[in-house]
Amino acid sequence: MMSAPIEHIARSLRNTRHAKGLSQRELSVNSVVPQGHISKIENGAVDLRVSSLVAIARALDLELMLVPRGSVAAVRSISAGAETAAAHDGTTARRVRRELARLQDAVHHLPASLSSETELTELRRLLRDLRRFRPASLDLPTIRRATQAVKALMRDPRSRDGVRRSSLQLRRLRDALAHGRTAGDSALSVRPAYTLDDDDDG
Amino acid sequence: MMSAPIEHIARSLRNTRHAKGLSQRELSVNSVVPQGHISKIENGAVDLRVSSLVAIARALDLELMLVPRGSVAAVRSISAGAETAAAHDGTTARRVRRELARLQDAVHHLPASLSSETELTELRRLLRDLRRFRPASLDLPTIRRATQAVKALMRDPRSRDGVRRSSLQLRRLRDALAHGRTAGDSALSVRPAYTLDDDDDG
DNA sequence: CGCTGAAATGTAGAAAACTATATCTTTATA
DNA sequence: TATAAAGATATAGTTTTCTACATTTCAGCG
Repeated sequence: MMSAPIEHIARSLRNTRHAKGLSQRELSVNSVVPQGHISKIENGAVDLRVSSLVAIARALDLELMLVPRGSVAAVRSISAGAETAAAHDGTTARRVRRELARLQDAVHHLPASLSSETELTELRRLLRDLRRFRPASLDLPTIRRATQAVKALMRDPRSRDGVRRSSLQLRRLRDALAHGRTAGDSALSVRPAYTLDDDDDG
Repeated sequence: MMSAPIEHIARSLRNTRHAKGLSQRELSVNSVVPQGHISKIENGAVDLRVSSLVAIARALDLELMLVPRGSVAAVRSISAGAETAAAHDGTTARRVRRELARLQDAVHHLPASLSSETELTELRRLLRDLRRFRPASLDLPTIRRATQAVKALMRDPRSRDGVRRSSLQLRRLRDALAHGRTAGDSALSVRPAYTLDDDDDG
């Protein structure tokens, strides 16, 4: 049985990873931490070292901070708002919108021979679904990868697995959003990695 | 040679400990981490485990948080402001003032036989020094402990080491403040435990 | 059902943290 | 100079992470 703080951290990491639509393997290559170990970490099965935590957090665009206890509430609200702020910040939204357009374009301009592929119908459906969400809440890199994958398919009709992988990511992104989580939503990661539910000396 | 993130964390811990006027041994008993190990940690000589970090942070009134990279700037400023706000918040200042008065009172009401003790002259001098700082910037628990120590001395003239210990803490507090650090000043701990494009000192 | 990818689990070994304990150095104060 | 406190270091032994790799379990989909 592992300590509460660590389990909380574990949850944060997993939630953030899901929100970004990454698999443990993908995260593994980005963070240079073996998949098996990530699994154990996310399950709170290990008391990981700080270097591991930092490596994974880094790959998830998170930073480890030590915050005075008196400020955690303020910090939490700020962070929660910050991502919404970033969302409101036009540039992110605009970029996402543009990338979405690019992706749709790429899909649309595929030769008929390819466009009947099941991968593409799936992708089209996802694209339509994703448009229902606020652009700023979508993860730009994920969409970019999808565009790249489709373009790659245009150049080489045999590179379908790239498209399939991207579709998977997009699907996860959609599902995460459908479950009420915002893409940047680190609400769970932003809340204190652990909470002291106990004593306070005088 | 240890990684930059860890060294940054190490610095944060040490700075906060100093700001609180604690020795490694005192922190050791509060955090249940051996003094020798704390020394290594603060020197960035070990890649400590999360449980150790949490234990020490806890003893220093810090919380470990995972913050989305986009929010760190905002979080940092908020935290920095939050503690200043806490300082401005009258209640803390008032409590400190009251506790200082209590301490002075206790010292003043000691029987002449005791009041000539060298420990007490030292304490009186410290008390005078500390009054030069803004009350809100003083660490309440440290002052409380001093008061307790003096009262204990009143009851049992033989308990002088308590007073001596408290004097030491007060002296450290004073020195820290004289060096421009605020007691609540976790500015150093508030800044990201590490920065990816690592910077210089703190 | 069979296939595929994601995640959980297992094994063995190397490396390192962590503990207890003790010593040593430095610094400051009497 | 001597004493005391703080911090840095050292040794030895225990425990654990962490890695590489393989295997297994589970879920979704054709």
